[in-house]
Amino acid sequence: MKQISTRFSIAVHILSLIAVSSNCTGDFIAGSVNTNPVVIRRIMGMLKKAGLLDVRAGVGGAFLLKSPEQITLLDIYRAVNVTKEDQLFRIHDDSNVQCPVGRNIEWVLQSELKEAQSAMEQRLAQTTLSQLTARFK
Amino acid sequence: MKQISTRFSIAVHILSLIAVSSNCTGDFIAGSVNTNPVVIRRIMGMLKKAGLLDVRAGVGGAFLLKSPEQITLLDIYRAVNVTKEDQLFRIHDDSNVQCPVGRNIEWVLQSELKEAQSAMEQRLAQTTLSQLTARFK
DNA sequence: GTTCGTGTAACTATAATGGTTACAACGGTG
DNA sequence: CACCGTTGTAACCATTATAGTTACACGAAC
Repeated sequence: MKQISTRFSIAVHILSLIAVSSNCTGDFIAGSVNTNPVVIRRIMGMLKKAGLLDVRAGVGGAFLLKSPEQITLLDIYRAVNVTKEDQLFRIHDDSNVQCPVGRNIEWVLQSELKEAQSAMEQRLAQTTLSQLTARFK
Repeated sequence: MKQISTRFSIAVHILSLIAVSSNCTGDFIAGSVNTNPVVIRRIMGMLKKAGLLDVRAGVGGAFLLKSPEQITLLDIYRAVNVTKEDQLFRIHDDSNVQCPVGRNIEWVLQSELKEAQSAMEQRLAQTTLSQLTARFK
């Protein structure tokens, strides 16, 4: 990865729209995001699986399952599966155990990078959907 | 990106080896990392361009240009170019400006995600190479 | 039963990753 | 000077992720 997928930013966009006006259809959201409706439906499927929203079958239109105050950017980030196994950093895992560095690098980095990842995630957890929608006036 | 490239963790491995024993050759490092020497040379080229190490041409062997106390994980992270234009998060950038959400989402997310990225980077900046090598006993 | 919206499958083009072979250039050593 | 190990790149490849597209079955209201 050069960058974290736009699935995350689009997911925030989707939830913001629904928070502002309930019962948006996927096609309407696709118009605001300016992309293909299938892309929106796929992401909405992930948000649905994460328990953040639900969709009225047949008739269409989505609504939040939690209030915007209770949805954080971290919830959304986790929902759209932008990192593999929740590990932001990939660490090479076949080092030569004969070497003192090779023998220890993996777990040393594992613990160190977990801290950095956690710092980011905790910052995401501080921002709620309602804080964002307040800025869309 | 599903994950940040192993270039970063391999770069830390490389610099750790050089910090422990100066004048490592690329091939020796490749043996410790357990990968192809060209992969190592490519990453060493980036570290060289970033001013972290230099290599004795012809004879071979690398040495640090800064002391391990002065090299942070953030320096290494930046050196290996694992994110595009130093933006960890990619944000969809073609939203419909007719929509109040679409009109504002980009810069609102830009500023918010910059904070999260920064939180991670500042955590990386707190760890030095010397702190890591101390754990390779 | 028509119609609009949803949920998926399948396919595509593009890009990043990580490994590989090949080879020119460099600089001590014999 | 010739040799030889090392470095620096170029070129190529398989694999994976992304993001878009078409197609179509299904649901529910009208």
